[in-house]
Amino acid sequence: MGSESKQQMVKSAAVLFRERGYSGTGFRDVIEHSGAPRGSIYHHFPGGKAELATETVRYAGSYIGAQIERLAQDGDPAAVLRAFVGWWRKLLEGSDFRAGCPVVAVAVEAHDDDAIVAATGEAFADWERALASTLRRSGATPARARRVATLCIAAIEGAVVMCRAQRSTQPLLDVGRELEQAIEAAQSG
Amino acid sequence: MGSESKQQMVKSAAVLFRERGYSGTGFRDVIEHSGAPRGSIYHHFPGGKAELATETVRYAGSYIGAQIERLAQDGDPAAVLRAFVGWWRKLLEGSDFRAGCPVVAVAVEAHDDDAIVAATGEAFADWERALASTLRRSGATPARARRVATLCIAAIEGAVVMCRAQRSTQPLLDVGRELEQAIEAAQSG
DNA sequence: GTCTATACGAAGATAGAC
DNA sequence: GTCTATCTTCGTATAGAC
Repeated sequence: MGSESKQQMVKSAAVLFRERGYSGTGFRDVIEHSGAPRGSIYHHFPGGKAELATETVRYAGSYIGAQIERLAQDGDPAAVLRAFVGWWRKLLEGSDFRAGCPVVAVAVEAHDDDAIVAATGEAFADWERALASTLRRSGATPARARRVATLCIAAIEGAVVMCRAQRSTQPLLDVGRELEQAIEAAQSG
Repeated sequence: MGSESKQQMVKSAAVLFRERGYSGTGFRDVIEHSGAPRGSIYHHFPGGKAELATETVRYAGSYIGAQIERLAQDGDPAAVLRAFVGWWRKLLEGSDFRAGCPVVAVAVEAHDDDAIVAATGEAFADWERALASTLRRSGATPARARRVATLCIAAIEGAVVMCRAQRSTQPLLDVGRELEQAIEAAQSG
């Protein structure tokens, strides 16, 4: 991997992106937050801010994907869902509803950079795959497993945005409850 | 209400926000896109960019809310859902996956302005109320109607983000299909 | 790998004329 | 209501020394 300060910059960018978004976060902020040296920005990221964003999305994407896979190892889909919802709930409450998903933050702003867009798309696809495999293992047909996995990711991401807007975890909890029903239906039907 | 050019600035801001986000859109862009005169910015929006954002969210929120209510007048919840999904699909395809939801765009970036956050929260609440009322009318219990309405809004908004990221309408279509099942279940159970 | 210095444009915002 | 001019800060990015 890269050096220490490069990795630290990526981690800081993820934290800042999820609160202020991509355009709302400058190199200045990333340097201050990470404690990395100013002069090393374009040494580590010759492609500038777009490269930092791409790497940040990849980092956050595989980090969250790893959470899902870890949860999926010792639990049925409903348990994975509950744990995943709990993870987001903790982030929302712990940040006083200031932090959301860094991948979503970048995805809604990246309209003109193909590499960034591709990275966000792959992150979502990763999470979906991980969730779909647990659904298949518990009896859902492959096609249904994929659709319900997409529903879960989409609904939770959407709920996180709504929670920040309404400064409440209610949307996330409501969505989690209804998604459990959908998971149950997919297993038997 | 307000003058002609003010209204035009708000409309342009909505179009630009949904592609580039809040921080990614400058007054410069809004002026150019709307054709409004430069000198009238702070006449119409004494509160500056934050005030423009708040009014833009309110405008987009009530515009989309009106779409839902209009659809709800002559259809059951499933028909409303299908039409709503079709509306987003058209926007995504028509913009080559560059445009998303302006309310979401602002919601993920507004971390420090209470008025903006409140406006995004009210927009989501409006949409949810409109959808929940159709669910109640078709047999769902009030509590379930509210939860399923939240699920629909959250899942569709999340799916729109995923569609942009993957440059495909598949997530939206998959989510729409599964949401129909959830609506059906809420009507009978 | 990291530094300083700096270029250059764009950002939001204000003042005062018309 | 709209104009121009201007202020200040900040943005990304580069050059060249160490």
